[in-house]
Amino acid sequence: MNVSNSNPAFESVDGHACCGGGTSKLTADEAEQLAHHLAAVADPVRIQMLSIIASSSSGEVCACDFVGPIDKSQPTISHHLKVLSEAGLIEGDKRGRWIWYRLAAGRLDGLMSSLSAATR
Amino acid sequence: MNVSNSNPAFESVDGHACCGGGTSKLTADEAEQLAHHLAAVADPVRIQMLSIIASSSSGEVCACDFVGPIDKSQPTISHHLKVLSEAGLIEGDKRGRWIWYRLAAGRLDGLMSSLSAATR
DNA sequence: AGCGCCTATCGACCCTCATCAATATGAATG
DNA sequence: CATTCATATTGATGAGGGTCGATAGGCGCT
Repeated sequence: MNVSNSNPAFESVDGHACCGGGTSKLTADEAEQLAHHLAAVADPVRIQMLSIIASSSSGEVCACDFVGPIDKSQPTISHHLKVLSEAGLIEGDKRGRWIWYRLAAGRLDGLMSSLSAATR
Repeated sequence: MNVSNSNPAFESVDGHACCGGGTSKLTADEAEQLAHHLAAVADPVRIQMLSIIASSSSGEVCACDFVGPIDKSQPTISHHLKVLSEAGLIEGDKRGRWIWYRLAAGRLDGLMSSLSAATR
């Protein structure tokens, strides 16, 4: 057990050893924004979607290509594509009858950078 | 609109231009795991918690230090600390009456690495 | 022993969200 | 123009999770 190394800098005059200054580098609004974007990724179906797009040789994937590997109904697939799209993580091109999706360049990395900056 | 540049490599014999091979680098279970860990971070309160711990000079923060900056009740704070703890993102030391929390080294970076590996 | 403080657990409520069946939209094809 | 196919939207349902008040457990202090 590591009960040693208590920091004497936290000792206050009345002997109260904590509850001094808990300060975040994020406002509540910024935390909300970050959480909202992260929530777009924090779903097993949507992670699989990102992975499928990323592992495509052309970098693009037709919407119908998700229906096979992912065991969900077509409306559900469509719903998750919309969530990812509105979060700015993917972009879709309508070409004829089909819609081709690709990863939005740097969006995922930018999200991770924001998280990294907030916890450093 | 960019309706040009359609990839002829996707053209199949019967004229069907897609729905060929959507393959993920992740199994459904792996995606579930990743999503579960990401969900632990995808909450405004928990992001603020991580930020507060990270911005502490000693790297440790007493549990009661969250109650002030975060406008939530004590049971709610306790609940979120448990979620972060069970996700392995933070670790707590009970010292006397207080519990000191610190970031679990490399856990957040490891999570982002996993996400990065899945989408590359 | 008794009291006060910090933290965790319990129970309940409410709201968000993932899911699907049914239907609509929109584009190509005959 | 009717049909067929790909995708989106709608509406309903059920599960999960964030929130809080009340309460319990632990630890130090007198």
